[in-house]
Amino acid sequence: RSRRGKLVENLRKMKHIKKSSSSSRLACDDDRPTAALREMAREQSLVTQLRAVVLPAIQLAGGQRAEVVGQMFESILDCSAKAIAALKLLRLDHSQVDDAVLPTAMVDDKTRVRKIVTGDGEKDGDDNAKPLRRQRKRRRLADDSVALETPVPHYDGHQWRKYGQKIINHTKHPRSYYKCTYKQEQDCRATKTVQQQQQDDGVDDDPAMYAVVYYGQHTCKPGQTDAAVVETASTGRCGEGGGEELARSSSQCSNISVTCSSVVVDHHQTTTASLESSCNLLDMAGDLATAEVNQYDQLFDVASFSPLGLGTAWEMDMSGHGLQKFGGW
DNA sequence: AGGATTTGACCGTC
DNA sequence: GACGGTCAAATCCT
Repeated sequence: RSRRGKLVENLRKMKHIKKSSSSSRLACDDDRPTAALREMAREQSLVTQLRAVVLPAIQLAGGQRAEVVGQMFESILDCSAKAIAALKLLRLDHSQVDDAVLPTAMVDDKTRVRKIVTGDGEKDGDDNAKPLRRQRKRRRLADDSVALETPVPHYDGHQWRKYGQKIINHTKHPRSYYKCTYKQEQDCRATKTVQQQQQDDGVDDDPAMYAVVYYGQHTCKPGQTDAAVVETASTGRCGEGGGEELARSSSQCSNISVTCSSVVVDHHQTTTASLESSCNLLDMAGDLATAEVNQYDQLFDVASFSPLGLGTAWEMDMSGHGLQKFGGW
């Protein structure tokens, strides 16, 4: 049937992610530091995706384990970041780097002075001047940023708040700017940018990949952010780009996030219980992930999308019975 | 109503 | 002057 075909097609896309992410350009690349950087970026992407799978599950299990595991992931990523910084020093020709994968690294100026000008402050003697705003300094080149490529830019174990979006020259997709949700409460300086990668082969069916660049270290407590991630995921907020637009543009479609056995569905409140039963099965199948639910008359299609590229298609009726798996990759 | 996102303006760097 | 990172008012969403 056509709806099944559509769902299976989505799953194929996820399979493609897995394939493409495992391809290596190392063998045919003469610039070894650059090739090594690409591999390191890929490693960072995989670790980040693994964290997105593991942390929510451990968080629900309770105890101190989640915090320990979270710190271990942080340490692994920190090691990678340092290795990348060292490799960048080895690289002679900076222009050969694929900016889409390893964008120019920048960091906040350490000497940055946030000059907050109040109404009583400096006004340069011009009473008619527009209200003065904080001075902002552009980031300078530095090596403590971490760049990676991922199909799931939002499942990284931290909670972010978007504060801007910008069209970047010669790129198809805008760049989004995020800061840590706990910037105000805990003065966490971590920020990140997310930009959808350009599809260079002209194939629209390829899954969207995103270049994510992290700046600065989180100074907020990991346990608090991890808990927030689980909470965020369970509210059904979906990711950037296509998924988000899909959820807003179609009342027939709900985007849900699965964190172990908990799930909230935006548009089908009455069927939440039955969908929970399906999600339990998804967990048993090892597909802890985001899921997409489509309603067709008296049936639901549920497609789970694992951050690691695993996909499973399910079908169930309105009562939650007759759950059947009919596809997967 | 309150929090999150959008978007035009601002501003530092190149 | 172009570019891009950030701010903050307006708007959207729940």
